[in-house]
Amino acid sequence: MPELPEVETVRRGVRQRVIGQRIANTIINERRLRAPIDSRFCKQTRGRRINNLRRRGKYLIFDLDCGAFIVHLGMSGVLYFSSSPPNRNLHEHVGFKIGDAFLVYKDPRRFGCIVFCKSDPDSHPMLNRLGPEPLSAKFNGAMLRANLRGRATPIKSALLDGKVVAGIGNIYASESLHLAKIRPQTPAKQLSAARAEKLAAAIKTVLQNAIRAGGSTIRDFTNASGAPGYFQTQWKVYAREGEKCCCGGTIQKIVQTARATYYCPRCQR
DNA sequence: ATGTGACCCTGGATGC
DNA sequence: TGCATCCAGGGTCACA
Repeated sequence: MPELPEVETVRRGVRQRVIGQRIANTIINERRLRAPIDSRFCKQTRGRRINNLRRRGKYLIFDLDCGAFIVHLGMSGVLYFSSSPPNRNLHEHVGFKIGDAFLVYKDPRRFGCIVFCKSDPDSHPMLNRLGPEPLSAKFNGAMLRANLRGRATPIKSALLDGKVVAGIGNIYASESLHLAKIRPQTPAKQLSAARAEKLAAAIKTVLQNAIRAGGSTIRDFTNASGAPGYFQTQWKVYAREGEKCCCGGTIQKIVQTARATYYCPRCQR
């Protein structure tokens, strides 16, 4: 499941094959996602032209010539092209017929969602409270620190809150804190201006490197062409409990708000 | 308002 | 081999 780099990898792979194309048909095998797909969704998307494919945090936004729809990949979602219609036995819940191929939405755990918006998807409740895009120019230490103000929760937990910064998930939260040499238990509001600046820069670096590697492939994440990502080979701490950190320390695993956190107690202070 | 845990669901890994 | 248990990239909700 995809965090920002995986969603961006999907977007880049799908984008050139959908922009300017029409959805000849929309096939739904399974409506029961995080929220059920609306019964009008086929009709709302059939025959529509895709004008743009954008990303906001972990959400993909398909702008149509009439309306738009938002796709979230949840924990296990993927979007890829297939020559065959979606197969319900493979958890391929939705297929968009585009040209001779099908853009298929597959999500075994069904934690994702697909929502049609008549107008302005950015004002949809799923998107309108999201914090800044971490790769945007305006995201910096000052903005991060402002969004952490008054929050006693550990910095790691705060980074998973999309209102603080959009698109950071469990892997990249641990990796960013490691690069910034910040201990994940640090109360968010205690981050100094200098450390907030360091963390904002680390977040950008980690996400950009992950996108460059095509994201991280844990189980079955692939890009739109079916190729895996390779960033998991660059993880410094995530899923490396007991291994040596590059500083010589030993990587530890702790649990914070029911999610695993990996860090090095020697270089992260 | 903020923080925490439960929950939604399936499949893969692990251990007995 | 078979079964039970645990764990997983996310987001929302109820409750303290």
